[in-house]
Amino acid sequence: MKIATYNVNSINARLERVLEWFDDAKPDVAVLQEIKCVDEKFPAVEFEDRGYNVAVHGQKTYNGVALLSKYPFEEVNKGLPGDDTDDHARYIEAMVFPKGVKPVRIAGVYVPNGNPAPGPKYDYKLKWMKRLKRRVKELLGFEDAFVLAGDFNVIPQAEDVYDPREWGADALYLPQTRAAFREILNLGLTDAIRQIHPKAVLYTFWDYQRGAWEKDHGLRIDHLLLSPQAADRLKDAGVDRAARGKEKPSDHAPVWIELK
DNA sequence: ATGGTAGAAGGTCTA
Repeated sequence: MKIATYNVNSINARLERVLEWFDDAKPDVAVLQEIKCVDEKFPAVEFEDRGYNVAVHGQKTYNGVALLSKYPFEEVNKGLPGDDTDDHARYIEAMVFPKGVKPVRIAGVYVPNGNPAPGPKYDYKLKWMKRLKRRVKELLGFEDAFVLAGDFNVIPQAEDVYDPREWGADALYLPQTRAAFREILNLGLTDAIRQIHPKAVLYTFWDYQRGAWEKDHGLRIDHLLLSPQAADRLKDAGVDRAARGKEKPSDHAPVWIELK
């Protein structure tokens, strides 16, 4: 089964591009970030017509995540637990039941950007990542195949950015940010892209500004992290870089894995 | 040091 993550930067502004990618890549399950609309404005019919079940955790103007699956799912949770005052729509989770193989739990995340750092937005990012760690710990306790996928707004290593010197003070690359990401990984998750492509330069985001795409000034910030039970089933992983080169693209490319 | 682009809004804010 194929599982993908795609930060679409507005599902309605991007609908044609996104549907084109779905028709081409045919993911069984996908999590989307930055849909930038409330639930009622999500174009569910277009996905239902293609055989997807749809769960949306939307928000006006900012953020917003969705989970689409050709297989039935249950136990949908919207919103990251651990802070009742946090009203950002950045987390969605469900248990997916594929035909013929064991179920897979999928969580879709849109981790706060955190810039400018230091400051309140950076504090929010670090707190949010701590809460995510707690949730992941709980989910790993169930010992099922679990995929944590999304836009983490974290550049894990120097090789994941075109020029680490230019990103030294950025919230996506600060040592504290990478440490928080490592803490989550070190609970026992596997970075799928690095498992399949240990050395490759594989960016997933190119800024709209400063000709970043043309110069290949990219970052690897969209990730699929696997529980041991999911990692055992990993067959392949990749980035659909071509999506970023089309007309009116998202600034992110889709990232996908293939599981047994 | 600044501003460059994009999207939702119809204010600037976020990225």
